[in-house]
Amino acid sequence: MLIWLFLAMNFIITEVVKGIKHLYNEEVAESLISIQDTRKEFEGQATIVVFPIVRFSKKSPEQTANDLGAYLVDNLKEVTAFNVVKGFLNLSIANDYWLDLFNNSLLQPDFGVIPSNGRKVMVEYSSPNTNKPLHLGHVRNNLLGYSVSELLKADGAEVYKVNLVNDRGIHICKSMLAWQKWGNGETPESSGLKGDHLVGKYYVIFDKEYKKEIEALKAEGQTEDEAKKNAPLIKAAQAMLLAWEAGDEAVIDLWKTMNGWVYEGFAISYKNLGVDFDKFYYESNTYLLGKDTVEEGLAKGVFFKKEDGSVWIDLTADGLDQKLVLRADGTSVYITQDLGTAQMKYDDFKMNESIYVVGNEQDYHFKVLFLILDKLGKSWAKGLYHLSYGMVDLPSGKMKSREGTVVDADDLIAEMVATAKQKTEALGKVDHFSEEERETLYYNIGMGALKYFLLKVEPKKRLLFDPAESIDFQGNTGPFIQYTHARIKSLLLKADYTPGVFIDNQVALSETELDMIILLAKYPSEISAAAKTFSPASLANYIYEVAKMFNKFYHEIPPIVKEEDEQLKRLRLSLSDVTAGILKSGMRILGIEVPERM
RNA sequence: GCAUCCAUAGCUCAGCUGGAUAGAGCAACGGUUUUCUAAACCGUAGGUCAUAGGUUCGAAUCCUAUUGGGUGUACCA
Repeated sequence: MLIWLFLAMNFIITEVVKGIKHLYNEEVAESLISIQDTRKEFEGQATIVVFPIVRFSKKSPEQTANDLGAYLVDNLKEVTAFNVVKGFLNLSIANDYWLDLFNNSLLQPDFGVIPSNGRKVMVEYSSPNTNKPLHLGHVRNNLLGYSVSELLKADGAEVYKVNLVNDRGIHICKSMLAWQKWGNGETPESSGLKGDHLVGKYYVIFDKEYKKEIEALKAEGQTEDEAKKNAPLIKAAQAMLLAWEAGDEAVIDLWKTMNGWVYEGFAISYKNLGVDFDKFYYESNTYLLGKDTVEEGLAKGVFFKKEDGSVWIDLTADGLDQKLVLRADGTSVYITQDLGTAQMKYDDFKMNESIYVVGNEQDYHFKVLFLILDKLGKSWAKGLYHLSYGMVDLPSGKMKSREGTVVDADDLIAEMVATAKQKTEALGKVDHFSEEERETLYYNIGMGALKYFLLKVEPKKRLLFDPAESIDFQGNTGPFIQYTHARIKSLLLKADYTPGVFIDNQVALSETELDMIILLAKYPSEISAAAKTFSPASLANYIYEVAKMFNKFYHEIPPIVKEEDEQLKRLRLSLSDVTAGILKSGMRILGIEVPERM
């Protein structure tokens, strides 16, 4: 049961409170009264649940509902009739009221625009490693991060999108080492491979060769653990990491070159995904941060030092464990860096809130991180939020890079666009389009399908990616919504519609038209609700409802362009226009473009 | 073991602070085009909301326990 969040219905609640005072001489809070949509099978548009009021009225639910219904009809001109079903008071709201709402709200140019509220929010997302190309899991992260950012902007916040690139560490050294040994000077140019794929190729080679060495050592009688530690390749990689940290020129040069290739590759993937960032942070610059924070924690007595010199925090009182924050040799661990980076990001932007878009396997890490910052007395720690999302599963099971069962982001994008092209051509509607318009359309449809497919699922839930289903363009899909938009645009063009003229409030609304106005009017509150829970999914589902409602409307009325009654024609065209506007701006929040025709 | 998340139709998912007979899409079956784009619409069929208790006028929703699954519990990042 959808609750009426938008202010338009508040006047009823206010009157109900007055009614209770008048009828029963009891003061009740407005928060006690809830209004919800009336179910389809009953008369009316707004329903008040009277059960909570019964203890004030001291009468049966039916009697209370009847009393209140009569009071509302007498005292509110907008309420024309009521009926009572069990404890539910269904109110019929005047036609005029809906038309006024339509004219004064939905038809206004600023409808759906939520004014700036001064909130400053940072959204950190993507955060790739530079040793391999992006895969499906990253795609979910990127799309989620981008659309949450857009959602918060739409809800009136100022948003900073940042990307913390993990560009250093043993994993990069693995790619570098393998390239040195087996690369023969191969480059993206010489191989024709996208830079990130080239580097990823050597990461895989490293892993393969490393495994061979482990097997060889085990054959010589070493245990698995010994073999893993003693393999020459891993020792070489560790040596390379030390050389990197010592600033060894040759190693740094190679590192810069190979990271450069990866960045060129990522730039293409990001462009194709339609995501962007206001600022990049690099771990090569931040990995030494956090030691100041450790000192601060020691001074404040939040951290303690063990005999070996390692620094810890005891979180057992909070139901967690003891956690290491600095090694005995004074080097950092993951959380040390994150403490420092969090401080740096705050110093840079002074934001009120900071959202980390990171997979749910790091739930514990962020719980600890936020708790530590809070214990350190950081005033901004309250504004930290881990937007945790579930893994993407394949029908065959988990994605495993080592077994080659990953879905590569670039391949996936290419496949979606190719499928869009094939399906669109099969329909034969675009033969007269220009080459450029066609290509753009295929891209928008393919990406629309992919983005919508991933975003319509609640972030925290695991998501099953079935390639066959994801390229389905029927039903609850991106292309369905895109198609609805294109259809409306075509209609408005044919009908020679000009916006900006209001509707005469004498027009009688059909049931579907009334339902449409009610549904469309919820758009701003849907944005706010989605922003509040950081969930593009709820917005995606709302947009789908809007598209579905339009298609129903479109089918059940005679052709609008031939409508003789000018007022009725204008009403229907305006409804169509407002629908198109919501589809367009709503989809934009999801990062999806809607075509003018398709 | 402990922590945490998840469990709704054959499949993929909605169901928001508890509200009336639990909704969509896909798949299946049937229908709709001399009328504004059939990537559409209408209909049929499909459910012990994992299980058992509890709170409540009212529970898919809140609480407890159990079962099944994921993830974490690294001096990796």
